[in-house]
Amino acid sequence: MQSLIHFFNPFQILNQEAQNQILAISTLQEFKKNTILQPIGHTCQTIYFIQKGLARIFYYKDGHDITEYFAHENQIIARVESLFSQRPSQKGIQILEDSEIIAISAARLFALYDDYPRIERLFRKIFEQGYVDTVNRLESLQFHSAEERYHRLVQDMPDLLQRVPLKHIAAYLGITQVSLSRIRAAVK
Amino acid sequence: MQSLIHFFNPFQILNQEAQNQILAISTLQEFKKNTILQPIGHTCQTIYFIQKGLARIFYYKDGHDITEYFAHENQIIARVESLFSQRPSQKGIQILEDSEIIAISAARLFALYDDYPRIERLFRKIFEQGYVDTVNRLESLQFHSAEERYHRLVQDMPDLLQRVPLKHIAAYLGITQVSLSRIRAAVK
DNA sequence: AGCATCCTTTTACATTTGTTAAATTCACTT
DNA sequence: AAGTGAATTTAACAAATGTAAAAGGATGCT
Repeated sequence: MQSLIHFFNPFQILNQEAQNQILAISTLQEFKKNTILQPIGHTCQTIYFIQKGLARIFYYKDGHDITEYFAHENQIIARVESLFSQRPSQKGIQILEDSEIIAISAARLFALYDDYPRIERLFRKIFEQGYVDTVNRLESLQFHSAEERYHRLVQDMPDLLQRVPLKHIAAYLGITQVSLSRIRAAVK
Repeated sequence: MQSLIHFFNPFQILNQEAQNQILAISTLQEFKKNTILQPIGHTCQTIYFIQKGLARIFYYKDGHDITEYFAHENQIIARVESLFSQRPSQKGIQILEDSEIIAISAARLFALYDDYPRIERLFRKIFEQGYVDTVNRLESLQFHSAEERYHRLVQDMPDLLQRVPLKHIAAYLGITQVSLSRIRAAVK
């Protein structure tokens, strides 16, 4: 699970003991495509790190399947609104490709915070980065056109287009599949 | 500046010494309506707590003035994408009413984190809450109609309508002023 | 009070996006 | 290879939102 430590390093260097403590509450698991990693309605008790593969956070709005977030290799995925409040989430996590995932127990992680301030700091910084990414995404949805958002996504995550059904991409961009098709047709 | 301590309590109780340390790096200031508290292009070095009054985070997109965020009494306001990265922000903060504001030095606060883990924890929790609020707002922009977003805003911050020009409300909702006018006319 | 400025609404028209349904393409299984 | 179902595109029309300009209202200043 060295990939996880590599992911940590730019945020916060941990000594060996702190590293071991985190590894002790983490397990590497494999999941098949389309597995529901966390169902809608459950409270988030696990933070996931994607070593290999792809996953998404999704929910239902008026019967439509909405993708709120994609995460790929070397990214964290968690439903923060449930993780931080420990209340049930209206969102779920689905695996989109056969994946290798490191699962970190949230309860045991939070318990480590008292004895290992560096671990608390590490995750503070990780989630600060997530916060910043979300603010930037908010700005994108607030004042970029659907076409701008699409082109920006192509730049930021070019491989996503090959790996994910377009219906999920459309929902992520906040538009319909038909609208996305039109945007793609206009470019050719 | 007791209002600040009251704001902290639900997140994390601090002992007297930690409270004093924060108060020592905080100053209460008054600002007139329309003051630019932090200009566009500057790096965030201060976290603001609004004791009384109203402020917004704004930026310019294609010459249009966009409001990204409103904050009123007993709320924190800061451009987190600059605060956490210490890079210049393309956003500014403007005072919208004559206000009393407690300014907390970010550099001195971060310096306190090493000696006072409870202070680090306090602000970790404060910003986790901000993160959650932003995720919820993202969801709102991604899949609620402009009309739904307007009605939700009226519910969540009813006094905002009386206190802020509608042009700022419209920009905050991600629509034009004309479009907001239409939505308001339809309800009557 | 009068003037100037800003804010808000309204109108007319253009553009974008949504909706529904059908047609086409693609992937997978047998 | 054929068949099934999912994914994607296309078409036609409806609805929502944007743009630009004009008209009213409100507010503040002198």
